Amino acid sequence: MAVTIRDVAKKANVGVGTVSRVLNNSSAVRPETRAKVLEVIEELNFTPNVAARRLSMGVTKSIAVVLPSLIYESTFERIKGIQIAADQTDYDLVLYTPNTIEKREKILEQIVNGGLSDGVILVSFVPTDEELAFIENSATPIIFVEAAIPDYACVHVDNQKGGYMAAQHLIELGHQNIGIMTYLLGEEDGFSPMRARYDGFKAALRDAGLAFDDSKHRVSPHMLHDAERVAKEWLSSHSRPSAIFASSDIQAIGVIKAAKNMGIRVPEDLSVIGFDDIESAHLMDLTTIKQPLYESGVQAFEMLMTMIQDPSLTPVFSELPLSLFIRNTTKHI
Amino acid sequence: MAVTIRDVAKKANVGVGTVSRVLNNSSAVRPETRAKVLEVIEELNFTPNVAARRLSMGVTKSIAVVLPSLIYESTFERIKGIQIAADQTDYDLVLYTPNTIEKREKILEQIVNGGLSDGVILVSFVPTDEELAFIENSATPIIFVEAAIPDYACVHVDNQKGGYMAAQHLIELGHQNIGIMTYLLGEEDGFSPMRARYDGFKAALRDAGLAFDDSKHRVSPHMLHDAERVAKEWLSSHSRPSAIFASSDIQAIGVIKAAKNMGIRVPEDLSVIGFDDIESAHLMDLTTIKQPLYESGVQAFEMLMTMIQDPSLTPVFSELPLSLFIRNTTKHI
DNA sequence: TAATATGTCGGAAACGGTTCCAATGGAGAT
DNA sequence: ATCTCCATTGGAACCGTTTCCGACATATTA
Repeated sequence: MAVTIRDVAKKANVGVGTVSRVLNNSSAVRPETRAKVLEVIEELNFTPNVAARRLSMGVTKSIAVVLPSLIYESTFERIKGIQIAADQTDYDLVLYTPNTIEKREKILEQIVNGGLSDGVILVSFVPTDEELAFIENSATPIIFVEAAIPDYACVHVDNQKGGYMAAQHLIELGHQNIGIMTYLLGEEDGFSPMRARYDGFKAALRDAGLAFDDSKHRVSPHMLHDAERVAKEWLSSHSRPSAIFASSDIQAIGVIKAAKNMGIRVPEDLSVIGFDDIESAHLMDLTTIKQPLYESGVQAFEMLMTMIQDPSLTPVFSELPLSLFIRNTTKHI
Repeated sequence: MAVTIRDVAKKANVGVGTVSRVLNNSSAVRPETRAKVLEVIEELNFTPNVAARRLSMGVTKSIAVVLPSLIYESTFERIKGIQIAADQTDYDLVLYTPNTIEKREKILEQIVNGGLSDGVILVSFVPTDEELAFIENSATPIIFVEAAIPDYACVHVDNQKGGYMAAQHLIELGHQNIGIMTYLLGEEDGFSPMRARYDGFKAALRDAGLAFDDSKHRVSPHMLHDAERVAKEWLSSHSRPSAIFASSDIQAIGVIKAAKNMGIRVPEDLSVIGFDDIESAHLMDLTTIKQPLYESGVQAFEMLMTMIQDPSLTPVFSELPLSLFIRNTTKHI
């Protein structure tokens, strides 16, 4: 039904090989022949079939981007970076958000054995031991973003240090009663950024000789409304902290919203520091630990390209810098 | 090199047809045969090749999403909707941001003739006449989001009405000196949302008997810094407006930032209304005209699915509702 | 003039699936 | 015992490219 390379060949009185050669403007084709073929292609409105080309070449010219979900602004900023970097190349981006065990398994299979894409960027994807074993001898290059997996290419950040920096900033401002809000902490997984930030935070308090116990820790999803709700309850307690480190900017903004609604002034009555430096942090004048989200996407994509070009390279472990951005939500006590 | 269906067939002592049947758990295969094949598949770690399957089935199970760029938060909210809807299906999402004429042409060709995907969502894509003619007899279903293209399936919004609503709100608050900030207006293109909003805005002023001239119109990209810069210059003029309609929330936020920096209070000294209702609008307490961005994505995807299932359907023209969200950046004069 | 090199080109084979058609064997009917 | 029928299966053909190999014509060299 669709017009194929054979139709073109027939009409142009050449062989299919020749058509293919002008298509890939490779090899030597006589200028007149090329012109004639091009003419027929134009006339027949021929476009090479993508799937056939991929099968025959064993290359997809596409990169799979596996994400936890699209609902987080931070994830989005990473994608932006990935997209911008991809734009410089002829690779397509295919998005996956495997939100069930089955989908995780399926996508991993297709990546490793199914020739789904020429490379994979796993964002905030913490593999189980089983998954890790499965991935182990994948023929297609894989890179982790926001995860530090030994022996794999990773673009990440020292989250523990980030937690430490955040706490340190609050301590330097004279705060003694400091709280922390995180998402659920995986008990024993060493890869989770949340846990690392939490650990760093605690270490800073310890180093400063400040007391800390679970009463100063609250858990909330990285969603505005949840954080706001949790903060509302928290801030109404008598022993409420004078400063809060939220493990993501969205949580921090939720805390600020709750505070404002309760007549608690930020930063006069309550200091709040976030983590990530998403664009909203900028809009809201939020003090935060900036991690280079956008750059992480760019770098991951570029590293992946070099891995595709030379699969024999040993995987690079890239640590991006964190920095404290003091804006308008933290203040000396 | 990779293990194929033939390897499996040989090892399981069956024909390739049988393996394929097991894979697609179709037709009747004797339970014992199925078990044996499944066992060998497991043993050999076989995963069907994606490209081969696509070629032979003539179906890609993927949807192309064509976007102007990823830098706009509003676009992102649409993608979120698309992604969530896609999650309910077994279709993959492939992202394209053709930022040059050549890339536009190439992607359109691959869509129409190349079997790139089973369906296409064109977001904020205003086709030229030439492109329209090319698309005309595309075999693969196409849907436009944020564009009203006659005879095509579209998910859109009455931007003119939106502009009217915004102006009307400001007029009702007693403002007489009302300014507007838009992005570049295409002179004669009837599809551009920007122009429609501008036209609606002017119509409302006219209907209210209010004067308007180009001195009350400023142009800026939909970027925070640009809008802020333009607003700074604008607001320092003596005849500065008492209210501003910005054609996107990001522009509105830029205006607010500039005002705050200049000591102009919002909304006391200056009312600002935006358009879109992106999440930042919520965070910033911005009065705005909400368009259902997320829903537009969901709806577009779902409409596309029905088009794929039955290509004979006449294209649906879906107009989503606009609504005024009064928050904290507009005030009676 | 004969032998060899070079530039083009045609077309078969391969990529790895799916699908259709013919073949086989056993159950049931007569 | 013979004939149908049906469930199950094997395998060839096909999807639309690319690529490799051999063929041919012409140019070059001895």
